[in-house]
Amino acid sequence: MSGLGLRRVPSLSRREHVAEILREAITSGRLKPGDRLVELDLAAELGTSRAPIREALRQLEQEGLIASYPYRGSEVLGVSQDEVEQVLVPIRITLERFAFGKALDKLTDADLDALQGVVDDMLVAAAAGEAERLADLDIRFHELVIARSEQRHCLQMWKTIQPRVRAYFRRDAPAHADPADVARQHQELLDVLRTGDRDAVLDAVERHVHIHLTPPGAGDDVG
Amino acid sequence: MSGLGLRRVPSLSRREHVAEILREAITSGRLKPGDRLVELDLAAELGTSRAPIREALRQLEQEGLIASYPYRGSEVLGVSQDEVEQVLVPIRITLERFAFGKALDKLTDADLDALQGVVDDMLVAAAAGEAERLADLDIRFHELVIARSEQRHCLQMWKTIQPRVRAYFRRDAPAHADPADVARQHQELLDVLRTGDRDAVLDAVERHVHIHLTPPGAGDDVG
DNA sequence: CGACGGCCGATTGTCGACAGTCGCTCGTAT
DNA sequence: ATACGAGCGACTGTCGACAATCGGCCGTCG
Repeated sequence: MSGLGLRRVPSLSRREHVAEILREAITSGRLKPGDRLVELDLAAELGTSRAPIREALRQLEQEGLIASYPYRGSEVLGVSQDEVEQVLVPIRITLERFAFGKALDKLTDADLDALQGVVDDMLVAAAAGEAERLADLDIRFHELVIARSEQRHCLQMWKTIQPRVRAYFRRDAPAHADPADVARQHQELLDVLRTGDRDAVLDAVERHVHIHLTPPGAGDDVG
Repeated sequence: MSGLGLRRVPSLSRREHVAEILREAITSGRLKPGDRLVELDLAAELGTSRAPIREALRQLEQEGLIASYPYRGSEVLGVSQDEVEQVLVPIRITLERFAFGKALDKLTDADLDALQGVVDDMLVAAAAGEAERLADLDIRFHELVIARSEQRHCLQMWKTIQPRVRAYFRRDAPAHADPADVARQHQELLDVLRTGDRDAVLDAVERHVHIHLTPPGAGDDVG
């Protein structure tokens, strides 16, 4: 537990800061499954009292990143392959099919431009081999569309399961996808979005999210 | 905000108590969408300080029952039909298919007996017209199996989405199912569980959860 | 020598108080 | 009469301290 650090950013509550920092520490692997989280230590480390720490821990617990036991503290949890493939990704598909369907009518040209910008950045990141940045852009792309769906619950649930998926791929299933491919697949998805064909979009979303499960060595026979 | 009341039960944390009481108040409709939740009022009402209240509110927020706005408090949220049918129920299906599959190998005779006990109670409750009790037993049946799957995350996510489903059917879609039918469908599901046929179980689970969506007036042409 | 039971440090659960922020009201100027 | 802005009340965000609980240590007893 060193080098976490908390900077003052007035527009965001301490609780949200703490949650973000811990989330990043866990998904990046800096905090590993089994590591204990001691409230007082975290409070000292992040320069706050325990109250925001505790609320952040509750949130991470709901997100499945940690487990808490009464009077016995919290520990970082691992993510199993079964869980990702059979639960988290199918749920992501359910959520995104719904959200993309809802967002379809609401996406403005400005939104589509913004999405194109993200994809362009992905190409740059892919070319530069910046895997972390690529993953961030990946998340931003999906979150942007889901946000436009204006389905508050949907976005919230997506944010709830996404960290675990990210943690899994960052920690336990390293570098399974070709970066250039990731960028290209998002371009294709965006192109389908532009057509406005609802059935085609839902289908593309399903296939797109599913791709995350393709094993490392598999050939890319994308049309 | 009257008559909530908090009793001392030493084995459960205040936070969990508060969450449970508020969850019940919301799903029952005693607290309606749009109602504001003032921490100090709740604390006074429940006889605690604000700390456990706040942590409970964070949890209810994650469950999608309430929304909180920085410095502006929390309010009870409604649940839309779209959300239930296109998001929550499909997610329940995903979770339960996974959990029932995992639980299948682990269910002991004692577990099956316990499930049969629940179903028997459902028949009694159905005959007596006790809808609330029937719904509680319904939840207990599913939760029992999911708990046996020993998939911590799965159980937790189920508990996260279940309150909203319950809130929807209690508040917004009253009495849509024949009580006797509910009991009978659980008996059928349990019978399939007893066979141990994995594919049959997964199929039965999917159909079983889906039934919740059958519109009120629909005929029951179950074989 | 091993099992039992009461202390003790470490850590969480809870509390009451203070600080910060928001929306509204009310006075003021135009 | 209306638009504007300072002041105010209500509430949330945060803090430091106290109480409760857990797990392990250590002495005692069989």
